[in-house]
Amino acid sequence: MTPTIKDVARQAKTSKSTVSRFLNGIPVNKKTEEAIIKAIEELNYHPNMNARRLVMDKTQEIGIIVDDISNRFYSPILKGIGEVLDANGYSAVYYTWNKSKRRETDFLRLLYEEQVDGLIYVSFARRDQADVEQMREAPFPVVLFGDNAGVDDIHTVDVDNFSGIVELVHYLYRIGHRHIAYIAGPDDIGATKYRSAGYVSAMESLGLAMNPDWICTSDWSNQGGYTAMKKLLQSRGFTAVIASNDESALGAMTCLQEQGYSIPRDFSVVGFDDIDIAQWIFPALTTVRQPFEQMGQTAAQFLLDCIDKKPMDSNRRRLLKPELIIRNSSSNPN
Amino acid sequence: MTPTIKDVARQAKTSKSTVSRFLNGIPVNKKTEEAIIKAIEELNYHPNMNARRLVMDKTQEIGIIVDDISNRFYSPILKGIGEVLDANGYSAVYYTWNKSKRRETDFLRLLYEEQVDGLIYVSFARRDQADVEQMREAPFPVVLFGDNAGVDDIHTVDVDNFSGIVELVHYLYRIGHRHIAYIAGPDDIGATKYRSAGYVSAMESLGLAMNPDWICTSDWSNQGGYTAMKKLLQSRGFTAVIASNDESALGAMTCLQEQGYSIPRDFSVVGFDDIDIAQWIFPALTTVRQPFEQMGQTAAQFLLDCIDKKPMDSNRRRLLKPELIIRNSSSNPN
DNA sequence: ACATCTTTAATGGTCGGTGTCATAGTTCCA
DNA sequence: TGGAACTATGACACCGACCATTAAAGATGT
Repeated sequence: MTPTIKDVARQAKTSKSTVSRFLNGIPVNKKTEEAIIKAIEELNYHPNMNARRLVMDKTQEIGIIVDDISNRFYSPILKGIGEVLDANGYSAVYYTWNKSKRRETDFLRLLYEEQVDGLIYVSFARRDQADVEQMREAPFPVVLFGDNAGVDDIHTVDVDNFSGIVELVHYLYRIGHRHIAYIAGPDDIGATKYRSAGYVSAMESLGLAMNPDWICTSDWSNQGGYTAMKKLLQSRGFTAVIASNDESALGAMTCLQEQGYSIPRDFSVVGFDDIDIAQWIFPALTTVRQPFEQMGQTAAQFLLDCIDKKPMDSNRRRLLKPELIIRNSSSNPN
Repeated sequence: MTPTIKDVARQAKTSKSTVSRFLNGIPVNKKTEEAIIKAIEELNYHPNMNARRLVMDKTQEIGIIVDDISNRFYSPILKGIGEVLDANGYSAVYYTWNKSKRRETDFLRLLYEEQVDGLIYVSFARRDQADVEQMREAPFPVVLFGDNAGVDDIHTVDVDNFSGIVELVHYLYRIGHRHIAYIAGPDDIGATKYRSAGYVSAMESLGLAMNPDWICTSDWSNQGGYTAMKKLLQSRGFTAVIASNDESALGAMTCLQEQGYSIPRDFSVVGFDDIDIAQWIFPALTTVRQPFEQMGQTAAQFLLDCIDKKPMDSNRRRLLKPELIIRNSSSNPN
């Protein structure tokens, strides 16, 4: 039988209230303190969190729902979240998508039961407005990543997709490119909207022509980028390709290399995300870095602020600036 | 105030024991059942897990300690674990390493407090025997990955590193290579031991010479593989390089390509792990696939078996077979 | 109709903590 | 020295669920 606070009290010849007081940092008599410490040591006592949480109003626990943990972006995000939670004495319960058709709402139910103090929903996938509404109605604060699906009084953290692509276009323009193709992302993801808008806006503001044949859609997979590149190559005249994510960029590069083109001599290729192997492919990929770890930290801090009902800036959406990373897959056009 | 079982009972004009019985699947009167369902619906009632766990001996919760969540291997492992836990009605509490010098034992303490039913320790890093002993003494079963650090009555799940490398050597031999260099991993990791032993054993059994200049050590990073390759190139005569992990293989390939060599024409390069981008680099990497997701599933099932005290096979170590994946970075030598 | 058996409902104790409150013990100053 | 003020302490109710025990109601048999 695992020892309880009562056992400690008996062993230290005092009452459980005194032990409880000691455990919570309220000063007690020097001699009893020593006796308590000794008893805890001897019995290898550990307080029962479930009992504590039952009587306190806060659980010091937050829920995290991840829609697909094999997505490589999620690791640094979870790391960032973990750091902040840990530093603030919170722990996390995770729920991960599984193949079966469980829905967000199922997980929400579990989190209700868990009595968590808050929820971070980690997903960049298509977002259903009804699900987001559900989350807004939860009895605890919720922070989610990416788009807010039109629900405006929910807290979101996102990278500034728009300005990331704008930076890429400006950079390519600066080094001499005037004919820039674009591989867009899947329509149903929020980030696609912002990134494509960034492309259009930057091209227009620089007075560059946008040939419709130079714009293609990918599903953001390697294969998608490969296929899109193949289609782009049916028309000619462009000197650079912006892929709206790194995986597509990799696929596009593979396609070009298979056709015997050299990068960046024949085409400059740039991506978006800065996935970890971007610097280790050949040639190393010029891209825009998403500050994933920082995004995780921001989300966690955001949530903790909500839980503590800190006087918050009215802004419910926190956008983090991406960073242009120049490598060898881009250069002056000939 | 969140509703309790008592509120449901009052609303449904019955007693809390009846509601409890209904919640636990014990049949009750048809009419009261309907009243209870209606009351639960109306009040939006969710049972309080903390209260339930306090009185039951099992928490239906298992702890997961991850030493570095940014390691890309961990995603599929965690996914596999999650699937099995979820299918069995368990949830998970995660603790992740942070920069500060927290130790395993700190997390163990937290899990004691959490009253978890078991622990999965996800780490392939150097393992301290004392820490492993600590885990063995925990009041709940523990499963860990990789090496058992010499503690033989603890449960471990690992890939068969030895036979993975043996397969690579045999494959290279089969397609004609007789002079095979090897980039070993860091000494203090268990897998290195088995992989290097596999190389030596296979080379010997095939009667192939092992030139000491053809064996080099990397820290398993991209940079480490790059540096190791540079050193290997100081001597000549080999036609193939086995890197003991994919990241090293990538670094080695970058090094060769920078020096103007063509892969696989000049050198065949093969790796170990099958990280997700292995098929999207150019040329696509021949490697040995670790069944990470399956390893996660195995670990979780293993743990659940221990918790249920299922009549277990006496084997405390479960080894999963890796799979040879042949791609374009390897071919016949000229 | 009465006794027996079975199903359903109500009561109260319990888990391991927290927090309130009254009391006993100590200190302080008039 | 006596009363006020203050501390440290232990007794006890309580959080919200489960469950064993008891009580009541309904079904069955002779």
